[in-house]
Formats: sequence, structure tokens, C-alpha cells
Amino acid sequence: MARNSQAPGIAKSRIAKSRAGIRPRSGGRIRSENGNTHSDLMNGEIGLDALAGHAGYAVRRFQIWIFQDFIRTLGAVDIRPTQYSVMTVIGANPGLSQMAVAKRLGIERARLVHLLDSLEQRDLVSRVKSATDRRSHALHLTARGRTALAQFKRLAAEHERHVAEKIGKENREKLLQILSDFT
Amino acid sequence: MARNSQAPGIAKSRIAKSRAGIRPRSGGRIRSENGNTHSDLMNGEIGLDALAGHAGYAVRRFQIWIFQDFIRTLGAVDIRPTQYSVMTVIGANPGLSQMAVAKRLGIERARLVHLLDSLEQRDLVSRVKSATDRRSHALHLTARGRTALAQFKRLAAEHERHVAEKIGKENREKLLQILSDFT
DNA sequence: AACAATTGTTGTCGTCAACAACAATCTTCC
DNA sequence: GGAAGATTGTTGTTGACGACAACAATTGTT
Repeated sequence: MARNSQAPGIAKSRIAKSRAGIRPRSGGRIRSENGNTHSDLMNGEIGLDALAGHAGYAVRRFQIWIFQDFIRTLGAVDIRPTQYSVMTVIGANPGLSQMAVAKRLGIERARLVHLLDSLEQRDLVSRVKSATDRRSHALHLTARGRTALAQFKRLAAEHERHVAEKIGKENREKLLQILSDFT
Repeated sequence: MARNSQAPGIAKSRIAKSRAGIRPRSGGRIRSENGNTHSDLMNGEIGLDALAGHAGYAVRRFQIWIFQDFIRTLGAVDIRPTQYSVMTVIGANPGLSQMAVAKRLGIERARLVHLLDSLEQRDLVSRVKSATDRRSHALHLTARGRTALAQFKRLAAEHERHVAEKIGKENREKLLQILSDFT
């Protein structure tokens, strides 16, 4: 997890929106041949320009932060977000096939193979050959997996509190509401 | 390498497990310690349980969707989100060093090397040796890069409209506001 | 019974974050 | 002035992850 310094504490501060992409190459006050410019660098403000208005950029940065916090918070039990999501869905819906889990979580079924290999080696999940369809496996949590998942959920709830602290309680709920279609 | 047919022994040896208490997934009711009942499975509904309340999961799914739309919308010009962010920042702040760009965008400076190699090969960005600090490079858009970026921005704006259509205009703005600290 | 579709699996490819190590080059401090 | 330390760009490695392609075993469809 690395002593990774928190997200760049940069934060707020308005971005100096400099002329969007329209910059007359000869009209510039942007003397920056080499070395540093005076307008943007000296004061440490680096404008994002159009990037500031793009949801994808903000979401990407947020996702990196949130995953790092999740991984750090669940670091003691060595569980990553995807592993947690797989165990949670299996725990809530015992007997699902790999295909069903993959489809529900938007994971490639090929990728789920490795995820389950890992979880099965740790005796958290078990693949049971289905009697009705011998191609598929019915997925279940082991006894160990069930008690482990309970702990994972407590840690995940702690992580979720970190999120609330970071963006605000109401904002977090608003976010969940806005993105509810994607879950 | 791999766990060929039997390297780890797990993938295949699970067959030997006893199947005492196992039931087909379409069979009877299922444990309901989490409030889920058999009806969840019968009607095809797969519950997410705690996952539904986790911001990270929703954000991950949304980010996948939004990046796919971005890549598709800017597919004709072959520009990916990260490349777009790099060009935008350089365009708005000519003369920045690689370190400065990497720090501003939260990209590893090692990764930025390859990104710039690619953009430089396409004659969109140029590395200019800095006279004041011979270790660093001053980054600039080429003339071609400037006109190209203008087009990229138009396409990115179109992508942004897709986002607004998907989650709603107000929701998109609310989202940008909530996550403004991460940009 | 022949043919198409599904399921799990293996493998490959490309993106991406996180690290480590290195040479060249500042910067600091004695 | 010069040694020690820090910074910048670079190369390389690792591992998680998404997207595909191909395959054997099995099911379903006609």
C-alpha cells in the first residue's frame, strides 16, 4: 500500500481558464520557449482547461483515491475491491454460476476464473459441480468465507466512512443515487 | 506459466470434494441471513447486498462506462482519455516539465514517458530541451497538435453530452461539483 | 443424431498504477 | 570549491484489470 501520500492535496483553487484551445501562435504572452512560464508556473497553478469540465476525469481521479483507501483499509485482510465484490454477491446469492456472477458484476468470465482460483485457495469460496448442468459450477462461501466476509464488511463500512469524510455525507449519498443505474 | 492441468492442484482437485449438503441453484430456498430470499434468485434478480451501498463499486462501473464512451467517441482520432488529458494540460500550460504534468494529472512520471513518446511520434507534442534546467524538457504542442486538440475538444464535448444524457444534466453538474476536490 | 449455443478454462494483448534502479543534472551545505 | 543529497527523465518489472480468441465439455435445439 505504500506510504503513498494522500491524493495530491492540491484541491480547490479556481483554475485559471486560459484561452481554451484557441491560442494564436503569434499573439502570445506565453513566453515559454524553454524553462518555465511566468503566468502558470511561478505561482504553482497549473490550469486544467477543458479537463475541469469533464466528468470522466474527475471520476477517474476519485476512483483512484477510493480504491487506494479501500485497499489500505482492507489491507490487513488482503482483500481487493473486486475480490470483495465477488464474495459479497456469492454470499448474498449462494449457488450462482460463474457466468451469472460475472454478468452481474460486469467482470469477464475469463477473469473470474483467476479470482475464484485465488479465493478457493484461501478457502473462502468453493466451486461445487452443479448436478443439473454439469458444465457449470455452483458457487458458495465456505464456513470460513462467511465469517471472513462479515469482517470484510465491517472494514468496508469503515472505508465507506472515509469516503463520507472526504466528500461529505450528503454528497456521498447523492453520488450513490446518481450512479444507481450502474450498479 | 501456469497452472496447467494440475499445477496448483486446486482447480481440479475440487472435484473430489464431498457434495453432501449441496443443492442445485434452482433448488430450494437458501440461507437468508442477509435478508435475501429464494425469490431473489427465482425471478432472476441477483442481489448486491452490501455492494449497493458502496460508492467505490458504483464509481468503478460508471468509470468503465464513461471511458468506453470516450474511447468510442474519440475513436476516429485515436485518442484515449489519458492522452487527451496530457494534451489539454500542455496546451493550457506550455513549457511545463514532464514532472509537473505528471504531478498535476496524478500520472506516474515513468508512465508519462511512453505517453509522450507516442504523442511526439504523431507530431502532436514536442519535447524541448530546457536551457535553464538541462535535466528537464519543456513540453509544447506542435502546430499540428494545436489544431488537433481543438478537434479533440469538440469530440470530448460530444462525449460529455452523452454523459449528460445518461445521468441527467443536473446530475452531471452535481457530480462535477461533488468531485471537484479531486481534479 | 447432427448442429448450434453455453460454460468454464487457457492464453494473448494492451492499459494502467506502483516500484526500483540508473545516469545526468541541479541544489545544498560544509 | 567540492562532496553529498535531491530531482528529472528513462528503462524495466510486477501485478491488477478489460477485451478477445480459441478450445473441450456439456446442453439445447431441430
